[in-house]
Amino acid sequence: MREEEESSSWFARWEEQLPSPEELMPLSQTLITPDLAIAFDIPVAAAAAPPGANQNPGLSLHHPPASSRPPPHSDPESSDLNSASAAAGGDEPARTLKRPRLVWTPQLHKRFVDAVAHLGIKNAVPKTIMQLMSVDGLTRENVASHLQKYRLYLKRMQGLSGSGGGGGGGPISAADAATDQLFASTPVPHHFLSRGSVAGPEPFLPYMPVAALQHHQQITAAMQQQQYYHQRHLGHYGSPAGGGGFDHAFPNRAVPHSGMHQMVGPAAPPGMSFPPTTLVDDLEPAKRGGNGERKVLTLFPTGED
DNA sequence: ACCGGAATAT
DNA sequence: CATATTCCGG
Repeated sequence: MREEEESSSWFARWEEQLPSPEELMPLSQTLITPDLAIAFDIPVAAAAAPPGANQNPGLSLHHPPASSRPPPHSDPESSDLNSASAAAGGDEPARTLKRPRLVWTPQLHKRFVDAVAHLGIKNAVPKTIMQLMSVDGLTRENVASHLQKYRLYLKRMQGLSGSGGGGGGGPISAADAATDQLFASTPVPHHFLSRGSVAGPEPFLPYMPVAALQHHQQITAAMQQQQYYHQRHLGHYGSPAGGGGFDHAFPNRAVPHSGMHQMVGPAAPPGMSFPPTTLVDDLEPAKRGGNGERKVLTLFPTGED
């Protein structure tokens, strides 16, 4: 039989149609474990994937210099220590490495809110949310912490809703105001407030796993002591309509020169493209002088995002 | 074991 | 000073 011949050709063709590594890149990006990347200090968002590629920096991790776990009591493994430098050795640090500070970006928070909305306040437990978010690197603690804040925010909002007179006695801490702007970026899906209504079958799109690491520039010690970024709460926040409109100010150091000859994909064919992933918004703490306006990249929920 | 809240560190 | 991480309690 000539089956052999046929097989041969078929086989050869198959080989010719080998997909380019770049094509799989966007999808396999999640294969990289965040811990590993962090441990190795690999600029995944800078070197591994070119800016042209669709990154999904929905997750930002702050990279502190070191030291963040001063054991109050004696260390069991006291032994000799200081193996901090051991990490650089090349052993398997992905096991006892401390995770960098996680920065909740509006996008990430958005995903968080979406998950909560889909699950319902009742089932909105850290674990479930975390699993639903599918954000690689996100831990239950992270979500729990944020969830807690989110709840307080909702409660706070509900509490002062309708009470116009107020004024005095409003124990609104500055912290609340700050968190407000963060949560304010995300339009509450449904009335989380109000009664506990079980979230109906919301069309929850399958979130594609996101594992992005973005290390922010090292912060100066002085900055730490003073204030990270975040100007004092503005006396009054105006509507975005006034002047601004859209501001695409992206002071990011990304966007290398045009010397990039590595565009992703074979020209992105129309019709079928990878998830917008977008969220390319880098939550860069743009230092605004006294008059700054919070970015308003929160378009309307066109039903997806 | 997990969630929920408060305390601490950065 | 604000935020995220961490610890404790139910």
